[in-house]
Amino acid sequence: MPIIQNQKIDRRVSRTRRNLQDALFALILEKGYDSVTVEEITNRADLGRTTFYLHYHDKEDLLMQAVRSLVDGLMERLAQYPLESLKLRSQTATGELLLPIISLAFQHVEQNADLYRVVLRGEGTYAAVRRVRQILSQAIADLIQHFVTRNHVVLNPQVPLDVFLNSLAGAWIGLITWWLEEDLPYPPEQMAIMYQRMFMRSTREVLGLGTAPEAGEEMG
Amino acid sequence: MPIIQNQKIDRRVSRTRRNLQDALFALILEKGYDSVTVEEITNRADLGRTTFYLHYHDKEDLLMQAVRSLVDGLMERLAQYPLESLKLRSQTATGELLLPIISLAFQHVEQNADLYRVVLRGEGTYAAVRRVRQILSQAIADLIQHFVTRNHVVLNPQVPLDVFLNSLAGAWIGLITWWLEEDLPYPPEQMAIMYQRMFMRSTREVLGLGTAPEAGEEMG
DNA sequence: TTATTTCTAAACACAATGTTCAGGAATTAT
DNA sequence: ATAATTCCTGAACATTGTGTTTAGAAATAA
Repeated sequence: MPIIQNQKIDRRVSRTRRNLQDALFALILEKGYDSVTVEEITNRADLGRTTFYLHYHDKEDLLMQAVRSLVDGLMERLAQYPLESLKLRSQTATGELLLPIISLAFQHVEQNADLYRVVLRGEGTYAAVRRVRQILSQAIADLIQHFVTRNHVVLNPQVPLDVFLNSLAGAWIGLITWWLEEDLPYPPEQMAIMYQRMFMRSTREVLGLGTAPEAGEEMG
Repeated sequence: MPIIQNQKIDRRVSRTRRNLQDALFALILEKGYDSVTVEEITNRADLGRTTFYLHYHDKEDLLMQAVRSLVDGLMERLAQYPLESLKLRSQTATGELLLPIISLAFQHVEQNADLYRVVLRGEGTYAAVRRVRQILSQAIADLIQHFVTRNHVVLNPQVPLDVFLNSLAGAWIGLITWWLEEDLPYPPEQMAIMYQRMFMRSTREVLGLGTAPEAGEEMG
């Protein structure tokens, strides 16, 4: 069912939901997901406990709705990158391959820092982290696919693509986890550059992009 | 207090603890940490519910004791690698730098697959994953440190070392997560080789090890 | 064997969950 | 503004899980 946001939502409803959500995040970051009770959430949000159950079935329900919108936001963010711009040729192009999309991802993290903190702590549900990793892997895979078909490059992967994508996504997650724990000491653009600096050569090598038929050059 | 395992442990005790632990892991993997109750654990372990509280204070207490011994095991495993063997010189040495220690880590994962599955799902506590990442980062840092001092090499990192270590550890975690989810499709040694193949050049580059004073060669 | 330790079931107080209901309050529609 | 609608509220309730205490049965160690 394609739910379109036609009906105006009652002010009270959106207010209530937002307050509950904020209260939950704050409490999770304060004392951990498990020990947060529904009553604490509603107290913090200045609402009756009954009201909670009017909107959500669970503590987890509330969290999952927030996570879902986060994840949707990340996907949209990554999807909005114009893949057509990847007409560049092998070497330099491969170096630049990851930068823009990674940059978008880091920006998204900065804009939703608290929620990412909660998700990456695995609070509530493992499904969330897993989903984030999947999304990033998929986005990178799409990017590579587009690049390959557009430039008629031959892929000669040194390790299974799955292995590489999951490692790369894992590296990203490890990096943003550190970044969030250190309270964002660098701007997202610089984080993206560092990520690129660390892994661009790996990417090029592991994918075997050095052996493009037309370019015909060896690496180095 | 230096607890030495002098006193023999009553058979019933070790049996009980092992059964409770196994029951918890099985149940977590079946239905997720949160929804597992103490009664379910003791039923599965064929023990009275009271017995549980004779040994552990909590569901979390039980899990944490298991995690602690896992983590200790990993540390021991990594520490037992003879760092003195790192007398090799720059290029080739850097390439081989990570392989043995990473191989040990993959073997440890294989031998404790179920527990790693539980930990990496972030079930129960985020502290565990965090701890694993820290341990790996530290182990790699130690390794690099030893290598640098022993070979009088100059380090010229292209990104902050923290950033690099956390990314590398994240990549490893992403990789073993995939590996466990896919039910260990490759042997640990091969996983280590793939890891090395993906990241050895990054490591060398990012650390700036190409510019060793004695060797004096450029990369490539 | 005897002495010790461990397991057990039953009972208990307590905390949190999730639901129902009637009426009061805020918001929207007319 | 007034009416109609929707939402919030507190109180009460059954239910489930927690963590503790007891006295006695059972396994293990000496």
